[in-house]
Amino acid sequence: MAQLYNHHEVEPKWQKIWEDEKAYKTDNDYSKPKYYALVEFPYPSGQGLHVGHPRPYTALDIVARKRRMQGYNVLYPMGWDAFGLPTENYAIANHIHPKTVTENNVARFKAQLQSLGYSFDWDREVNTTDPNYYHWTQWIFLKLFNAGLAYKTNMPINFCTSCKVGLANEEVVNGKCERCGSEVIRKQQSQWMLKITEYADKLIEGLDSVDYIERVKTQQRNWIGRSTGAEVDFALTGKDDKLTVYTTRPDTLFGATYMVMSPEHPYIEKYKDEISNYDELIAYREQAAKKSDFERTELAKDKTGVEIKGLTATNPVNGKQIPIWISDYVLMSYGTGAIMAVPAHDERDWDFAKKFNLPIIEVVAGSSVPVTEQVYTDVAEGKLVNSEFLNGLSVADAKVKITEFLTEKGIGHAKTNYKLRDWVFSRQRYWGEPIPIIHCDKCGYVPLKEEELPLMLPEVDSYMPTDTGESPLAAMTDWVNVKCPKCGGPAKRETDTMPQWAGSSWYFLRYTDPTNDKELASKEALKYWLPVDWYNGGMEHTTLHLLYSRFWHRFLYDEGVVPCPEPYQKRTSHGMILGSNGEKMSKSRGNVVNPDDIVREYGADTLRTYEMFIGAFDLAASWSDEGVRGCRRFLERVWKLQDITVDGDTYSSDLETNMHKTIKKVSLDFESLKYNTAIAALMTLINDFYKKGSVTKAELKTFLTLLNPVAPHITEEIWSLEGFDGRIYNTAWPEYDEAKTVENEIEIAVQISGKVRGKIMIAVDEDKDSVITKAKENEAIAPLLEGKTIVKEIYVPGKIVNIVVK
RNA sequence: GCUCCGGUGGCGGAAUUGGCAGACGCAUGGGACUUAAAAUCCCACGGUGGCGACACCGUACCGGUUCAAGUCCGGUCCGGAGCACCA
Repeated sequence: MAQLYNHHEVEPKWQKIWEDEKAYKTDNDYSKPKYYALVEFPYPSGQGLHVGHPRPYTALDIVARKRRMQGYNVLYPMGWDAFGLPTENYAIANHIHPKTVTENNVARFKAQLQSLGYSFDWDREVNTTDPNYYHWTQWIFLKLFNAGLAYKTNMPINFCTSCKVGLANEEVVNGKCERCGSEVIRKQQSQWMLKITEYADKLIEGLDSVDYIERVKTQQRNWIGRSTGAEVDFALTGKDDKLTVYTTRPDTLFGATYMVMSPEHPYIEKYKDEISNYDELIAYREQAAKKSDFERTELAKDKTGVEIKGLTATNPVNGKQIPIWISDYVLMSYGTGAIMAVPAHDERDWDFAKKFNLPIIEVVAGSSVPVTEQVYTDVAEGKLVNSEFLNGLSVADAKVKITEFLTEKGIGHAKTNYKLRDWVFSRQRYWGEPIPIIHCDKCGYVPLKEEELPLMLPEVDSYMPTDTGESPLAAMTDWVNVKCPKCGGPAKRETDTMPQWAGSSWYFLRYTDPTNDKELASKEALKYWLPVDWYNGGMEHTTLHLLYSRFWHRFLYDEGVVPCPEPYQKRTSHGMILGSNGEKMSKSRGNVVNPDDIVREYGADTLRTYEMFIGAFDLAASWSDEGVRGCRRFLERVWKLQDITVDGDTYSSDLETNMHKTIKKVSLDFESLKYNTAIAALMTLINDFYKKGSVTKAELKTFLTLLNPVAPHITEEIWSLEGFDGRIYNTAWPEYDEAKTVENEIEIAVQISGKVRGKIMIAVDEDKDSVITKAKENEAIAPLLEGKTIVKEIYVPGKIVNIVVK
């Protein structure tokens, strides 16, 4: 009898051996085929590792381990995305340097990850807060700046009137400051921006060449939001000026019955003197300023707005004079900050027109309900009406014709627009990468020289932003006041820091050559390792992080720094792990599970197995303590296979098909995010071993090898106790014979008119006539066919027989 | 609100291109072992009716396509993720 399975001994023992043997150290042998598996590096929060972290890490650990067994040179690295707001806030509250906070958190995270037995190459660990790392983050920023892709502009930020601090959106709760409850306003602040919009088309087109799960591609495309339409000029009545609008429906131009400008539109100031209700407009603008864009565009039911008295516009195609309104659902940041409203054929315009009693004119016919009662937005069926030379055309044809007309007359032109906005790149915070720019009154923004990098984050007395909302670095006058590198005159350093997204936009490059102090990584290393073969991360990073890092990568490709245009060949996403009550885990809900407790009580292998078995990898799953115990029970059954192991270097004949089938299923499932069914197949196989009462050494070897990527410690221990050669971690992945994965004889169902009425045994390759005859002769079927007329006989090979009767 | 995703037993979930709904695990009930319990092993386990072979119903809801629908199409309801300064 084997001893009891004791994970307290087995797991630390093998973790030590793997470390001593450098089992997972990535080879620098560039002649071998490579495989780069990547998981999103964590933010080392003060709470320690969450049970959500091991889900993706285990999944790609499985892939990495399997690839090593298949002979690949595997890069599976880990690091820390350590700049960020929570650390800074903790530092402020507890008067500890954020660097110290980070060090402590990283140490804890690392110990926790190591206790889970991941095959990370810890020699390649990176940390975004390490000056040797952010040296290159700053270097990339300088490249962007020199390429004209970084610029400064005024952007609104959330500002707490009481704390005098710029706030992250997350710190604004119902329009109030999360810390003090005071009112939050939108304050204009000069900000560094990155021109990601210049890369919009490249970022859309790049998606065609990569293998991302479809919904990630869809989300990226929709986020970029490319739309084609037209810009149209409306003359301001009696003025020399024009109001330009962007519309995706130029075909409906004859139906424009009013216009709406964003409350921030510059014309309000420009024509201040002619607007009789200026004060009212300003009051409305102040109200709107309190809302985020998100709040402004939500709640379609509750439209607000004010008519501008004293200013009207002229519709360029029919000369009609129409009123101009302001409303917060029109954003200055999208299009031209003004729209033409066609209430008959646009939902928001319709709601607005109904509320303020504005005319609704039908220009696309096809609705069964009058447009005064229901908006009609169909573009496939409708035909143009009330539109002079457009009448009778389809929407698509009308779009082309009106755009030509506008272009000819010089009052408009085709225009592509994007929902994507430029990336706000400054933070008025301490704990981030300093922006390597100097402001000189004479020379403007002057970049630091490359040799001066890294620009170190200086020590400060307080991490609090200043009263004016500037970064705490602004108070460091010694650091701030410098000589202009160009003219030698007095100048000031930029005191804003970069957002956390900066460091995480290129970390996967650094892993290929993490200690290089001459370049962000050597050309050879990048050429060999890139692109990342498989990148897994949370669905919550699908739009921002993924898009930002693709943008930087594409830029670096254009600059000749990296060898390929797209950074990630394959992208998958995992679902969240929820508490046992199906809600998000949080302290306040009291449903938090600490992975340390699970490792202590059941072992790392149990935790790994459970998290892979918990459900469909891409969907959210609820934690279950009973489920964990079930997985522990499975591993104990694996352990006890030692008691029924018999000699034999081949698969026994009655299990042969089963073995080949399972190798195939597990091999394929590990590649396609179906870890739960792979484990289910292994459970089924072990049940067969026990049913039979014995397992040959050959069968055991295969079984252990298939399970090893999921549960590396216990399989390594049994491997060694059974005296098998070498280590399981560098044994070869089992092969299967396709011909041996199918039974010769199979059972199929026989239906009569679509209902299962019996089963028959057939040979896999039996022909249709023979199968149908067998079905009709079946004792359960034959009586049911008596006196009936057979209308149709269907045989789907290897699947089903259906006899349709009357 | 906008974009995307999901809804299957008591529970987590399974079901290549439409082809036997409920694999595997959990919970529960019964049995074996035990002085007893735990652990382990065996059996049952969607609902309704029937002693029973069996019959009917059943994949959120309504309708459609098909010999055949969890899967495809149209509509409705409910839940989740993201929404640009959380990471």
